[in-house]
Amino acid sequence: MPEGHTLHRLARLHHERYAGRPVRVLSPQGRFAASAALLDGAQFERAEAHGKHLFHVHGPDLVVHVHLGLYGGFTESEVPLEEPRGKVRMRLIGRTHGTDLRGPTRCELLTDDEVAALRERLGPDPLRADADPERAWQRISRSRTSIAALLLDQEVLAGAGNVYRAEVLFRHGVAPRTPGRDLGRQRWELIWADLVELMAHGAKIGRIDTVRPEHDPEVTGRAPRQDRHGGEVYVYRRTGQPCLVCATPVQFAELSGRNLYWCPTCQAR
DNA sequence: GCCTTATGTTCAC
DNA sequence: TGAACCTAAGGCT
Repeated sequence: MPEGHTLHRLARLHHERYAGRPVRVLSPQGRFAASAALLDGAQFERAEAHGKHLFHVHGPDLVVHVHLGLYGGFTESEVPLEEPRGKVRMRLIGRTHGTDLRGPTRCELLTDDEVAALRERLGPDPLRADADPERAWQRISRSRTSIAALLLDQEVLAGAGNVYRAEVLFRHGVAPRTPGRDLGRQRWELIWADLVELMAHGAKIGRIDTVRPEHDPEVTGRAPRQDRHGGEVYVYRRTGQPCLVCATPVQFAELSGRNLYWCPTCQAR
């Protein structure tokens, strides 16, 4: 679940639930207990996301930074809440709803300076209005590293994960191992614009859908399919299955420890 | 029920 | 490059 669109969706939800009112902050598991005690009962000012990082601003130098990692997650329910199930790192309780956080890679209290330093290291986020895609292009256009690896580098581009990487490269017919410096500025601008649109759509509907209407299996007559991540995709996790456009079997390889999927025919460039 | 896997990152070697 | 982090779902028996 946790690519950038998920975190932006959570930021919106948490903002709607808690912003502008006092909130209870607990750590039933204990690992966040000391920080939770400092926040408990104070105002929740706002929530925002940058890439895959989520920030709960409770006040000056009182910012909870959450990174879900591979399998962290939030669950929500209405008050009154039941006893925590499993290891709940952080529990927020507002007027109408409560939110539990389990299994995050990071859940920590940061000062404003620490947040600024962290965000300084992140590349532009397609889901943020203040993003500057030129900054990413400066890195990409000077790099011999593959565009596939660069798209996952959060210092180059913040928020894209393995699904968006595979899908956006497919949609633009780009071979994953193309060096960044060979991508071309125009193609980069198209990829960025596409990420802005795809990820905004993902944040809105809560899943990753990347297949254009004309390639929808329902329309083309191919058997309908849905990956277990819940959306409709061209190549992600479709190893060996026919490409939705040209029927070539989808290829798989491991690249820097991450799973990579592509169509060797559609992505020959 | 047990095993594998995962949309991620950091750290040790 | 590999392990660790530590959760849930899916596939298998």
